[in-house]
Amino acid sequence: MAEKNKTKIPYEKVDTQYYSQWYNKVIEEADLTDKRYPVKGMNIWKPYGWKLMQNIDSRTRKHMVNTDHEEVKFPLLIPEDEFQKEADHIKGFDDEVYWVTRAGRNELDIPLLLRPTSETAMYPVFDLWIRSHADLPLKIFQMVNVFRYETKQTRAFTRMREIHFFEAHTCHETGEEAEEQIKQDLEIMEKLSKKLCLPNLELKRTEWDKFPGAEYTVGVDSLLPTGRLLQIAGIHQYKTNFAEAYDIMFEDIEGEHKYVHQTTYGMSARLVGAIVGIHGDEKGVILPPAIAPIQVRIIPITYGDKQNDILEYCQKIKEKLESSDIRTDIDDREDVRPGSKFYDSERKGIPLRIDIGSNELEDKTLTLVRRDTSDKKEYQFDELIDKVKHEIKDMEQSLFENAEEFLQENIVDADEISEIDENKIYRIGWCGNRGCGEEIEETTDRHILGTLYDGEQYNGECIICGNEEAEAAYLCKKE
RNA sequence: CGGGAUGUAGCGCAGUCUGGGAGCGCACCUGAAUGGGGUUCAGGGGGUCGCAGGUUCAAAUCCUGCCAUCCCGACCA
Repeated sequence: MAEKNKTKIPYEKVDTQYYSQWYNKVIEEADLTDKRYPVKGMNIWKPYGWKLMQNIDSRTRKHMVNTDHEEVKFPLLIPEDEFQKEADHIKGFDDEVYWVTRAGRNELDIPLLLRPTSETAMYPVFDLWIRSHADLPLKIFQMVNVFRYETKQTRAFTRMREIHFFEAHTCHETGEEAEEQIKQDLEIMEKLSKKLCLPNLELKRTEWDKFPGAEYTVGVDSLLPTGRLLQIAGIHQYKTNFAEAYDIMFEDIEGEHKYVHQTTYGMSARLVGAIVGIHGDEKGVILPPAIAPIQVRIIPITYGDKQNDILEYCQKIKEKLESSDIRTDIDDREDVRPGSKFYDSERKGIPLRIDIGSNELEDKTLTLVRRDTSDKKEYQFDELIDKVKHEIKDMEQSLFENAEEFLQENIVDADEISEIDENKIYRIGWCGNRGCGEEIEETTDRHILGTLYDGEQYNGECIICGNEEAEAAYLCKKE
């Protein structure tokens, strides 16, 4: 028995150091990423991990296309002068851009930067694309890598210097239309969260925490087992801030020239980090069925004289599942014992496993095992599709609900600063003034993530100044 | 970007203090037996000791610089 080399790091929910060890171990064992690339904050997507990311992207893409967005791909490099047109935006990103200043041995006339996000790449072109109200709304998105030179403490998927990024950009005739767009983005986010099993809070960020250049920002935050919030999406209302800087105007129906109203919606590989962190256990990662590269793995238990019959039976099951669009594979490696295959399937987070040995072959049954609960059930072959579909649905729901419960359990009300001492989300009263806000952040060493986008009733008073007109603000450490 | 720790075979580590032979476990390869929860035995392959300088007759070991990883801050999606 090779006890000591097994994954035995328990799923520790509080200690960040332990969490970090566990996280790094399971993402490696699940074959999602290789972090040994010799540039800080830039990792390799391994085939299995990349399939997972692409499955997430496909879902996102589908939602975007269904809501009349079109996919584009802008260049990676942005000229310095275009980057510098919106003052707040530059201030927000200036310290973290990578510069390209040389080509071969020659200095470039105009330094180029690697996009940290694509506003400044796209908006000069929007000015060319948009002439009249007939060109609006303009709704596009792209999935690209962006670069941000920030934070010494990088982490796979959640804090990278090269980020796999989704960004949707829209232009509208009116502020109302732009507001509608934000509501639509949040609806998409909700649908996506269900499938990714990532319950979250949609919080309108504070003035000092909004996206650089935005009028306001809605952050979408999920709670990690460590009790820290991880932002998994950002939805921004730009109003005409960028339009004014980039001169993006249209002629309306009366012949008047007006600035467009803009929004953006961004997500990243953080979704993967959140899934790993929130759903993983002591055996490794657990992938939500909707996006798992392999949804069902069949494990033949072949020995003795029935090997071929068993393999044939497995193949039959695989074909039947695939005809119902269920992603399936067979672990038919020889010389690897079933026990190892079980562990392998678990480490990769494959939602469902089907064990087929001589018993199942004889009785025309199958043994179905769930990754999240380890429940093992025996079914008739005829029930295959129904049962697998049912378990997939049930697992999806149960992953989401468990995470939702964890999130809700960890939101606690605090009336006094002194009550704020655990790794939880605190709901506090806040008058909305920056002075009080900053005092809250400084004394508690936490961030105000904002107030619920949908709003909520709150009867308490500001935790600092006692003003009775306070709103409920959410306070937590950020990942 | 400030503080701390670490870097030796694919992974996990010993060896570094006190300079002289590069080792252990797992994984991998070959063979046989085994086979429903990480099989066993036998044999075998694999390392620029993170990188670059320096000290020395001699450097994994001592010194300097850099790179990367992990932790605590600051910053961010």
